[in-house]
Amino acid sequence: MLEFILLGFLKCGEMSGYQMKQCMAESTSNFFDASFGSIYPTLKKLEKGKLISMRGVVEGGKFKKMYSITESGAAAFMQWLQEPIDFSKIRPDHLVKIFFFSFLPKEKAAENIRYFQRKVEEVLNKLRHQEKNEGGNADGFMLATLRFGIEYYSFIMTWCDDLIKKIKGGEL
Amino acid sequence: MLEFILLGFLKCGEMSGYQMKQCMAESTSNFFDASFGSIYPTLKKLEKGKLISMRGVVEGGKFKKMYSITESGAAAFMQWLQEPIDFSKIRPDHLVKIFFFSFLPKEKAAENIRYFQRKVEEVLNKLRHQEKNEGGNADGFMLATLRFGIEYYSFIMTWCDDLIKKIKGGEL
DNA sequence: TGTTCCATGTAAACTGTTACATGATTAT
DNA sequence: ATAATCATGTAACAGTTTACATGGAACA
Repeated sequence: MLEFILLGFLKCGEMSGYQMKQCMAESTSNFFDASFGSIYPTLKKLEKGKLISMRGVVEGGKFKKMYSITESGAAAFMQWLQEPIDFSKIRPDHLVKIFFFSFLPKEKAAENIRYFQRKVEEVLNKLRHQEKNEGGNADGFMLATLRFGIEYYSFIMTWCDDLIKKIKGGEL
Repeated sequence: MLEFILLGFLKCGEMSGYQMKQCMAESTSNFFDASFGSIYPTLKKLEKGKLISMRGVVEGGKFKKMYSITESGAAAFMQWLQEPIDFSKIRPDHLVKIFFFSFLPKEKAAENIRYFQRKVEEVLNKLRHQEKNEGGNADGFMLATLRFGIEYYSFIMTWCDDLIKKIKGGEL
């Protein structure tokens, strides 16, 4: 996941590892964050795999490693981006791909969000069924966490609806 | 985290590792799940630490390890439960503690949920500020993920409000 | 007789954080 | 002077999943 976020950042231009960390703090940190302890090794791995390239720069006496995305790196990123959005019950992982969806054709973006919605709806229906068939095993707090799930997934559904509307309406 | 969930399950009575996995699938799996590969080693660790005790049982030709919570295990669980609910931006970790909040005095439960709300509000305000001071660096999809965060945290706030109302109203 | 469920366990791999180490520049 | 920020990196640890291995019971 981290590797693709770093590739995505580099799609906007040359950047150092330090800058990527700052970039994440300002944008993706609500749903995905990483420490230097994972960023730097990941950059080395990406460089070894020729998905990014590095040039050393001295700027204001400070040494920097400026990274750029290569052609195969861009291809790998786009391949990842256009694949179905996977749904996680315990993390808003879907936001990672959607964050970069301006790189995707509108049609494909809308299509993938719709397909994602189907997965969410499946889980939502299971939870609703669970709420109905609750035979008194769960206490009030347990039921409240179940309600949390139902309302959270419902929120995701409407958020996706709005997003698709905006895409179709040419707002995005 | 997993160790406390297992302790929490055992507060309701004797159970095998396999049963705990099933229990999780039916209750906490929306916000926390674990595989056998982490459940069994964790149970061994808890047994070694004398927080749980085991007795071997043969039932219908099948061998089972039935675990019970010890006094020090119950104490450790209650200590963990009454501590402030920690807030994670990337996972609904708060639900884990709240799931077991019927073990806490009503006053304490409400107090901890309120304190949790203050943390959520802090992050919410930061996001709102971020949305205001958005200088055009972000495109429509990036802004949509920001909005997701704002609306998600707002939802958590109202969910907590409802929960506190129910506690005060004697519904829980 | 094969498949599914019950039941436990381990090893390898993956992903990530924390804490440390280095060293320069800039602001107080 | 000294603290903060810029900038990179590594080692130890923690938590977890996946894949495998074992074996009995129930069912079709």
